[in-house]
Amino acid sequence: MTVTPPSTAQENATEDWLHLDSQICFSLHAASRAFNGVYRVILKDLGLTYPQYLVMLVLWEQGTLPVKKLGEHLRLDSGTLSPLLKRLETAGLVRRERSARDERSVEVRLTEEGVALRDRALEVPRRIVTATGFDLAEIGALRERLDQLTAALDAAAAQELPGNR
Amino acid sequence: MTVTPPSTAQENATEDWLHLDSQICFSLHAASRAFNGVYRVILKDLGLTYPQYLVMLVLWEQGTLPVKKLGEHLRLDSGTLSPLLKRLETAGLVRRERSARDERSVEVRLTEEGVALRDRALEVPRRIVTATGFDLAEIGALRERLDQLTAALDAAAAQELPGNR
DNA sequence: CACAATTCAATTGGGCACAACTAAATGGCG
DNA sequence: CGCCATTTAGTTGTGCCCAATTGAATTGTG
Repeated sequence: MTVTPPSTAQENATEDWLHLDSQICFSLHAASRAFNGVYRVILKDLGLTYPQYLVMLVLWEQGTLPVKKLGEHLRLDSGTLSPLLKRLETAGLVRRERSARDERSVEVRLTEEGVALRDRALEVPRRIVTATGFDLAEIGALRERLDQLTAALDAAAAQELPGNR
Repeated sequence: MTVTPPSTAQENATEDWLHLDSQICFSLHAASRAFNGVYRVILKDLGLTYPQYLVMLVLWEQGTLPVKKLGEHLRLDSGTLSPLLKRLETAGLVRRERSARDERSVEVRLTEEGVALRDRALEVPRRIVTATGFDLAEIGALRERLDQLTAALDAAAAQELPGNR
């Protein structure tokens, strides 16, 4: 295999951690992509990608929003949203208009077509939940767990970056 | 808000599902990117991205492998792996050589530098586990959950695609 | 042996994520 | 008022993910 120095108990513990780490990061990476894959299949009928669907969910729920607010809901910046929104506009689902009050801001508004798409999207969640094979309680518990994880990771990243150690 | 027909009990249930769905997909998407962010910070010292780190983990554990096998371990295809491996080769961490036995196959082998990098990578898992704020048992449980989810989602995607319904 | 089907890696093209930068508008402060 | 820091979108560049295609090598079958 690979070259390793003769092991002490301490070093073995480190190796074990490496194993466990590899499992959790593989698992999360794989789960994320598996989810993405199922959404891809189900959303193909609607002509949406997964991230585009997330944007539409926010707009269906919140109505017209500036790009900034949209980014806060989704934790995405303009580098991701600008081209994505341009594609949604080309598809005729949203319009983008400079705010009159603040010329820096761009309001994203659903078109009639965009609003209408919601009806066809209503069946998506049922199909997704079915695909997971989990019941609602299990999904809720997992969601809670993931949110905890995200909060902890965000906090850690914030700490790691400035001090870099 | 958005235009919706007057609600029946059935329709309200559908709306509730839409909500729940939005929560689970947001959560997973966010967790995946949060993890990515922490790895990005921690791996910067090693000059690796998160997917490159996953590739190195497999090579450290399995030794020399053809691209095909690497892809099976990581569930990635050549479209993703070919350019990624080219970058690892440019970085001097791996070599790619056509197999003598089967000229179609390309063997990916760690260089001495690639092997040596493992020592510096040993501290990564500890820092990641710390960043999650979870203990080992919790991480194990979550990993198991995510693997269940991935298996179910893969099965569902396989079913959805052929019949497309 | 010859030919068709399969396997494997690479490439192309579309889309997402993020860092770094630009440019315009706004707001605060001397 | 005039200037500067901040805010907001957009652009550019790098890397990843996947679908579809290409091309070479191999395998199976008549």
